[in-house]
Amino acid sequence: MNSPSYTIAAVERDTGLSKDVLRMWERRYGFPVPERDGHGERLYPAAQVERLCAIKRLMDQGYRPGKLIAMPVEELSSLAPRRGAQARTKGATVDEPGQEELLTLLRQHDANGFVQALQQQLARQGLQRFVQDIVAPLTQQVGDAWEDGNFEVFEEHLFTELTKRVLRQAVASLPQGRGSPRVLLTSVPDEQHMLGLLMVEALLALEGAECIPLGAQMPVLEISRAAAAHRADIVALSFSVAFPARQLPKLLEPLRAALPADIELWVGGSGVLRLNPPAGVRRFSSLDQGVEALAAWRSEHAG
Amino acid sequence: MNSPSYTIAAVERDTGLSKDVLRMWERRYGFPVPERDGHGERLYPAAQVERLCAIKRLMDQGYRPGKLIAMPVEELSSLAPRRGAQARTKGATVDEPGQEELLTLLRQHDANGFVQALQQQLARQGLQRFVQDIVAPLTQQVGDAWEDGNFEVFEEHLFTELTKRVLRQAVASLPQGRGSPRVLLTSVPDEQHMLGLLMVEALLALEGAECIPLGAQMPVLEISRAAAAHRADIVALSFSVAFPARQLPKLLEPLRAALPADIELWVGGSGVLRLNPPAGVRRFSSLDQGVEALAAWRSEHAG
DNA sequence: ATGCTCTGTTTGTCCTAGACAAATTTGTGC
DNA sequence: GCACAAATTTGTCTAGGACAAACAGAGCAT
Repeated sequence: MNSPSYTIAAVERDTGLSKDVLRMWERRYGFPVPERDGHGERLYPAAQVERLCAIKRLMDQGYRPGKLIAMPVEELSSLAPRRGAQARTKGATVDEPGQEELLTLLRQHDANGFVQALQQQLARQGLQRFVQDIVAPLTQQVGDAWEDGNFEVFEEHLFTELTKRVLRQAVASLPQGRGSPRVLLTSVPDEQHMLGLLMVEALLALEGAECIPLGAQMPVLEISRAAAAHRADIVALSFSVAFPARQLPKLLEPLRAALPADIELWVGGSGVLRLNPPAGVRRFSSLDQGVEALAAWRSEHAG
Repeated sequence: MNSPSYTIAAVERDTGLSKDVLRMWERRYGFPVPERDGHGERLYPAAQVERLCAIKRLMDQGYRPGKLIAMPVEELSSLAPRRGAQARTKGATVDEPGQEELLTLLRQHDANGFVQALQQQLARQGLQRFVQDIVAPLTQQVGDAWEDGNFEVFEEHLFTELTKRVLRQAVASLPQGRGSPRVLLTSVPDEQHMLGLLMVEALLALEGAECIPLGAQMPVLEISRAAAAHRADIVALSFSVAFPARQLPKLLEPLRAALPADIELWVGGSGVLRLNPPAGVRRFSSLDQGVEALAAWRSEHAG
């Protein structure tokens, strides 16, 4: 029962730290220091992988690696919130009544209870308010809790999966006609979060737009081909906080150039909040703006 | 209107070829030969990226890079099937009546029509036969068509997204009680395909098992924690053909070791067909086997 | 005190170039 | 025609160096 070892590829897969970063840290900070196999290749003991996971999680909360690696083991006690402690308390004030109950169900791993509670809220409030007043803040809170280390990875996954189901079900029950405009919804590679996309789809479909959901992770070159094939009027992309902000302009400019000028390009999600959008790209910082923009598009193209 | 350039990171993102491979090819085969920016960093012209995409697609069909890179431009004409031309004709013989219609709707990008046709089949056949006779072969055919270059990436994405919706909706409509056994369904990082997982879930849920869907891409270390938290009896993982087969044993062994011995570990999907499963890991090569294994589990744990 | 710019440090990504092993193809003997 | 050995192809790993973008803190202005 000796503890298993991980190759550098396995560590990259499990921690999300790139091979380059793992080698760099070893060179620069002296951690991790993996063993070597017969061919000089790194073999990371499980203990070091666990510590790397802990470090990564704290980094995602805003700590810097230099500090974390220097710390002995009482990092675990510094699980405290860091980035956005103020935003969190602000968020707590606009708490909906059902919010706390839903979070509690998640923490108890009660999948059935959570889905039922969600569906109850949906039935009570209607889709639009459900999305704006329940799902959006809940997603925010789960994200915050995860950043604070108050949520396990698998709890967040369960939340995402179950919420996606309820939303998709609600969208599917809407009358699906040949609406206008035709909105193509997707995300770029490296961006797998779909909840925001689904929320937008729900709101736009409610307003009678025809949504073409392509799922996540569409290669950039494919997006323009898809837009042409589906005769889309608008291409809508979603970016989560996790998306590397520096890559955004370099990604959006070629895409904008590849799309015909008469197809609008909309981007939204918490990943674009700080973005200065390139010419011809419309940035949304809230769900409401999407609905407004839809109305504006219609009056513009009324002819 | 000069054509945009891509950094090596962007090319990796869009083509799926790793930075290491891109540099290696340049060194070894003399293609691609990107320009350099002021700091000596690679800048790939759009034309080279397009060609790389074409090469990658043919590689996924079984061609080898050395040949493809040598070819001038008439690679495009060699779009023909290669790997599994025999499997394809074999598959075509067991064609269901609705199959061809569904594929046609996809090729016409008729999202609404496709969903309606799917739901019609579901209503007509019932969930079990719908999964086994419609969704499973259709997935196979779409995969084959994609390998042959007869499907665009975005057409495959649309298929996946719409089919997931119909399946999830069907699963959601099943009575959700406290069933037994409790089955935790997920996939490992680098494995994002969820359709297989959903098919299994549909079949198991039909039989009254309690499924805990955690979505895709769960870090290996988290899977065992999730299994404990949800008091799972069985952990079921899905692997698509695209998953690198060599990494499988190295991935499954630590996971098996980390899981308590009384929790079974089931793996399935076309990615494990050639796998010799490690001790304590059960491999499934068809959907039926899953249902059988469920019955076997129950009689074993009848006490 | 709050907001700004400027500078120094931190940190990730990119670079070159060599080595080797796993997978595949090819060649050989039966 | 089939099994096994040899040669090829191909991807991933290793090493250390370089540099720019992001961040933190100092100094100055409001």
